[in-house]
Amino acid sequence: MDILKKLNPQQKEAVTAPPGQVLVLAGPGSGKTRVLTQRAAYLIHAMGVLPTHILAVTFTNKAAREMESRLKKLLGSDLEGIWLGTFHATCAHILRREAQHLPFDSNFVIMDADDQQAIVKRCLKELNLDDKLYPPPVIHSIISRSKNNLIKVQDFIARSYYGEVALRVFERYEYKLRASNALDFDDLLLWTVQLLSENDEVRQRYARRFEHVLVDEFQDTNLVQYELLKLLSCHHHNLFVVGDEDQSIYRWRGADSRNILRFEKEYPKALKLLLERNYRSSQNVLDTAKAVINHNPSRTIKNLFSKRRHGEAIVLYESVDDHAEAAFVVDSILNLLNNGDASGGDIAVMYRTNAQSRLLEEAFLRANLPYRLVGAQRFYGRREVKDLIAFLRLAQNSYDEISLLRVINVPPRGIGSKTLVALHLSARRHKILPIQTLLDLGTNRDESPYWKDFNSRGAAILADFCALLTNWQKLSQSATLPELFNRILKDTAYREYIKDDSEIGLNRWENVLELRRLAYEFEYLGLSAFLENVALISDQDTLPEKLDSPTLLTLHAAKGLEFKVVFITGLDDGLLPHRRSMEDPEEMAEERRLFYVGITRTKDRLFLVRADQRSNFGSYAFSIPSRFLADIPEKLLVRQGAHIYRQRTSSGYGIPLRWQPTHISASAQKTTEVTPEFKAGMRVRHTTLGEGLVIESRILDNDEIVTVAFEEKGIKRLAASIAKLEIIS
DNA sequence: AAGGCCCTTCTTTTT
DNA sequence: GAAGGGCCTT
Repeated sequence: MDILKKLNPQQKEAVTAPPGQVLVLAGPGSGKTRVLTQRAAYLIHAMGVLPTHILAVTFTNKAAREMESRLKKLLGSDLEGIWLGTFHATCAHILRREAQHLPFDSNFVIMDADDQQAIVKRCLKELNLDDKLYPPPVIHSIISRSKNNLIKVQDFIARSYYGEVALRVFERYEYKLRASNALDFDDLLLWTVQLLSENDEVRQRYARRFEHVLVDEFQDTNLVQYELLKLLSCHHHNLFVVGDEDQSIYRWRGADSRNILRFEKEYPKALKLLLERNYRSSQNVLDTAKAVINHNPSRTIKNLFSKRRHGEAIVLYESVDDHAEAAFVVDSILNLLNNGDASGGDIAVMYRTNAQSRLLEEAFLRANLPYRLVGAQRFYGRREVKDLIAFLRLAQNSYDEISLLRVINVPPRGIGSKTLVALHLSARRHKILPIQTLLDLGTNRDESPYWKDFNSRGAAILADFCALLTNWQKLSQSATLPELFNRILKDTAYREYIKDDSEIGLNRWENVLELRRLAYEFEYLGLSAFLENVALISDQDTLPEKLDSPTLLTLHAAKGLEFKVVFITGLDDGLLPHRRSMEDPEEMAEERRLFYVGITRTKDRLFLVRADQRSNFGSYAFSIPSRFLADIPEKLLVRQGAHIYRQRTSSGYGIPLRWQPTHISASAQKTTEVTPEFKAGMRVRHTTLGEGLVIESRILDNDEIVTVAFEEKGIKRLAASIAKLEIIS
């Protein structure tokens, strides 16, 4: 096999490892995906393993797609039949096939994060619990954590009063899922594990089938996933996992990088291999990364090395505020592009929180520079998209209570809180589900025993809505997905509902059309495949492909990617590390790994950027440099921006002493000297930009910065001392 | 019943 | 500084 020739000795050893358990600890840029795909290719081509006997699991759809396309290149159609997908998709697949062994129907719906939250909220309400005292996200995380740790509701032990409350919600939550014929993300894994451990026949069938199980990003597995892998590989014992504990950044979601230790302990004969040669980064980048990560205790020390040159120094830019930070990023990118040092697609701008993208986007727009934004647009979170998905879900599964509640009055059809309360009361009185009441009203109209529980207007409207629903259900059996989709749009007059003349309405309608386009793509796969796809696809997966523009993304979303030029912004204490990680050393270590992941995405040039003040809450607040910056050896850095004169102290971890108090008072004094001349709402004239409306004005560094919406030229930010603005009114 | 307005409230990361 | 909730008016 000539493909093996391109591998280094460590990689080759991994790819051609003998059967059994194999643990590959792969540093960033060491060819992890390559090893995984070559391993699959090697098994198929050299070892004669049938593709149908291989299972490859990843965490993200992106990773699965990447692996699939690489394998296609290597194997072409010899790939047919391989099981390749995310943990969640693989489990959903198994559960649908084995639904006859389970307490739900094979056309179950999958509740996404929003739905899960909505269910918790609904449970709290029905239990008369105050959601201020018991915030839905907190309660949900208790439920989710429990499931991730293989603790089902009947095994949940409340250790406090709060736990008691959580348990009551948990019970109701589970009841609702069952009644709705629905599973949440965690259920997909948990039910699969339960099925495989309790049903010998099913377990044997899958375990025999999967001669080889390959796993990506093993450090991100949680206990349920670990158990799942164990069960699926329990016959052939060929479990090949690849991971890097230094890149474990999903602890908050239940990931437990100790699974690596667990693996070594449970399979003492497992082959353990290290991939330490980095093919991606310059030596300077690598040294920076190592300096940062070496502060984390209890990790397998890897000796990453590169045969590349030192390359350019790391730029550390400290700006006066977050606007200047964004401006620096955009200016630098323009320079890189103009000098031909990089093309747009080579560049990434990373940040800790999605909220940070806003200022960056504005700066890109002002510079007329196209960009692509990963995540955050939340296409599937849009109201109109969720509405239509809810209609479709109801067409497939009328027991989906959450979807029913969502759209029962969309577009407004006169079903308000009164009618809804009546519906729930009626259902409760007759000990049936609200949807059953509704269905009966729809079928029997005023013959229905429940009819008299409503005022006649309410009952008639409910029955009419139900008639629509039943119609769609019939259509979902007989018609194609696009036909059903169009019918729903027509029946609900959805277009008229959202499409006013505003830009927002137009935008909403475009989203609907986008979803419809997707429905056409699924014409032959059908409604349930469509719904599963939209539930399990993340917003991170919906990025515009192959546009040669800089990418804006969170550090989390950056994992697995690489770029020639990387900007990591917001390197301030409180942001990175995030303030919510300050208490817990484990969380602090994870913040550090996050920074490490960002650094190691870089091939050539790394820019670390921060700002002295940023708008945290709508108001401005001073910020101090990230404590992680103090760990980078000075010789690797070139300092730029406002504070090149600052003295570094050799103060250790966690004590940010580099702040110059004189600087605060100086700028604070200065700002009081200038009084704003412009106010929001004023009309102003500029010699070249024309007339416009003042949106905002504020004092910054002894000058007044005015934001003006010009009629011709759009929104600009101008310094009053330079721009010579004339006030018209 | 519905829509508008003002109030608060919090902001991490996502399959 | 946005989004959701509550209260008001129509």
